[in-house]
Amino acid sequence: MPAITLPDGSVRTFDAPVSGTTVAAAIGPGLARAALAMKVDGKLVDLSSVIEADARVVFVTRKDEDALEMIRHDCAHVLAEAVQELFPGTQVTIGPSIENGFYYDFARNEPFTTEDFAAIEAKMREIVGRNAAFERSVIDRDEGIAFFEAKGEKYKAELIRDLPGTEVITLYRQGEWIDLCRGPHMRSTGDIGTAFKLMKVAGAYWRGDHRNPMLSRIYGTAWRDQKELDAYLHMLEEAEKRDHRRIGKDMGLFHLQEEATGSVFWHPKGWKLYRTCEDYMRRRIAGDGYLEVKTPQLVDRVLWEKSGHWEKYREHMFLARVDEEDKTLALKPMNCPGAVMIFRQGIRSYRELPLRLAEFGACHRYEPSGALHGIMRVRSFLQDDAHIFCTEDQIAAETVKFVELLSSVYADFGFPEFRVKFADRPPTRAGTDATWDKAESSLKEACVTAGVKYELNPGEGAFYGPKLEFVLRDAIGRDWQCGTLQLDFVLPERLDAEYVAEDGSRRRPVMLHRVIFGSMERFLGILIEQYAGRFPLWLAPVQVAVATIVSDADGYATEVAEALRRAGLSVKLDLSNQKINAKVREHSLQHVPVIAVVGRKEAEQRTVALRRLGGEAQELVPLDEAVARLAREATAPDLARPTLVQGAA
RNA sequence: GCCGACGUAGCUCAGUGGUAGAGCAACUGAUUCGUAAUCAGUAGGUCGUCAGUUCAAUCCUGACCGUCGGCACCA
Repeated sequence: MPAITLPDGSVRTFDAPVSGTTVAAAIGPGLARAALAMKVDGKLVDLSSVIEADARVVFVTRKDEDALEMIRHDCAHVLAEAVQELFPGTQVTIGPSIENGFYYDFARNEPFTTEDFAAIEAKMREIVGRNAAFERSVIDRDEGIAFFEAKGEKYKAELIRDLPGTEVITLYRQGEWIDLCRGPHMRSTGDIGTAFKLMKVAGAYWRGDHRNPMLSRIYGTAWRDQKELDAYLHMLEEAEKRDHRRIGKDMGLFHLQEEATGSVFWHPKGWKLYRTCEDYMRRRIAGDGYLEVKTPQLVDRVLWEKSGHWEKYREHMFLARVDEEDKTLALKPMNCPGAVMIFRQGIRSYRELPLRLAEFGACHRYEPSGALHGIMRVRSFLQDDAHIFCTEDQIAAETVKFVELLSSVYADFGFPEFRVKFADRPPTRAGTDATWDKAESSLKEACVTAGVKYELNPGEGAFYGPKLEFVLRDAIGRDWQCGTLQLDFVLPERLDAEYVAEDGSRRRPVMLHRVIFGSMERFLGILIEQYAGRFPLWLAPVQVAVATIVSDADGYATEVAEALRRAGLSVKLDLSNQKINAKVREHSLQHVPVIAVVGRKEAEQRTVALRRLGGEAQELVPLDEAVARLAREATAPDLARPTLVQGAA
């Protein structure tokens, strides 16, 4: 006698166990048509599931977020059926729903290409049109294995073999096609609708392990209706326009070329942006008590052997040999050993701790060719690195201080939101389990103190310690780790760093590795995409374009440009023999934030006509006032903030 | 590194087994025109690199390099 409680609080009682389909029909024909699945006591299940006992039931219709995920999952099944109909002999593996869509991994001798898409999509539409019901059935473990092996589906058989013995093994049938699946699904293939599209093909390792065979993955996107699909596709197009590689080229910020794979050639405008960010960071860390140092680029392998990098990361290091000397040097892949070498000079006292040694350190890492991506992932980059040597007692306070600094920096660059991940001990690591226990718990406590909310990223810590990862998102939704804070009890031990404690004993300091931008290259890539090249005035590589209307104004325009430059602004003087329309267009396309137009009238009145990027309005301003105002507006946000001292005065 | 696609002028792209074109940009000249493209002319490419097939290769084949989309990797 199940009593079913609906979201509005009403209760319906049935004489015997009932399916969701029956319940929906009992409530009304509208719901019967709209219900795709249901949540029974919060658990999403097939509409045809039978409710045995009292339960709270929520019906899922097309409007619900859960429906979207089911559309995508069902769509993956239809994709698999279509592929197997069209390409007999192809084995199916797994096909989940993902953000914005779904994929399915197939095992086939010949990988798919985008040229196959038209036929596959047509077949998918045909299958959706058949509107075959999704039918769930439970199968015995051994039968299931035998069933899939008989069909030549060895991947599916392997999946069942690896399921825990307690797991109920379910199959879903749609028409003649059957897949191993946990479910749930909607009522029938027709519920998917037609707002789907195959997007790309890719290789992917079976079970995500590079030692396994490579499968052919087909990605698709699926939505509730055509309007949503169109909006998504349009969003992707827009996002492509923000791509830092596109903007970097169009604005002349940087380039990459074959002879220096993975290294950036920064052009004047790009380098201006780079330096603006670097200068900003120098001020911020100086304000937080960091001392800047610089350590050698080329270091003997002996040091890397001591630090443990040689053993674990040699294949990622660029080596340098000199014929005259029997030595192997390595370009530093990171700055930490250098920082420890500085710490080790002389005898350190507990009174010096925490000692915050910062370095804008150029690092080189031989990244796998397939990992390279524009300026986001390169082989030569600059870290805004720092190493904080402190006592265990100081970890929490330093973490809090760091998170505050990082949050403030990200906010200044237009990233008020960011994600934090806590990465704990990796499979290959240095240090004892006891050390790791201590390090992980210290960092977690520090997070509590700092009020940092994180998600767990298991097994992704550095080899010497756990880390916090601060993640920013690019234009197309890809996540990139930028900032990080890493707790390290290992390197001080390996490289023998110590200080004299209050009681005269020698102690090991704890080392905190931390970056905020992470890599300048990556951060700038994200920054470019964040603003789509339309930087706020303080960041813009060219801040003002002074453009003349007639050549009679050339002299005055030159004067204007000089005045602005004296005020510290980056100015492009455009005396070219073009119409003002063309000049406005050109500088607008270059995303120059302010165009100062100068004609006869301005020259006579000693004014400028200011036009802001993206606006059409012009503002006639006396030259002196324009210079003062723009200089003030172009002040970096950290310098524009009143300091405590000024506030007190 | 693995799977797939791609590589033609500075940029965006077209094209063909008989050694290449367009638009924009560049350069020259004319134009001095008040807020998103003034007109005309000129110049510019061993078609990613190296082999092979062919009477003949930018086009076909192979290797390599690079780029792109994923996967794996990311100290």
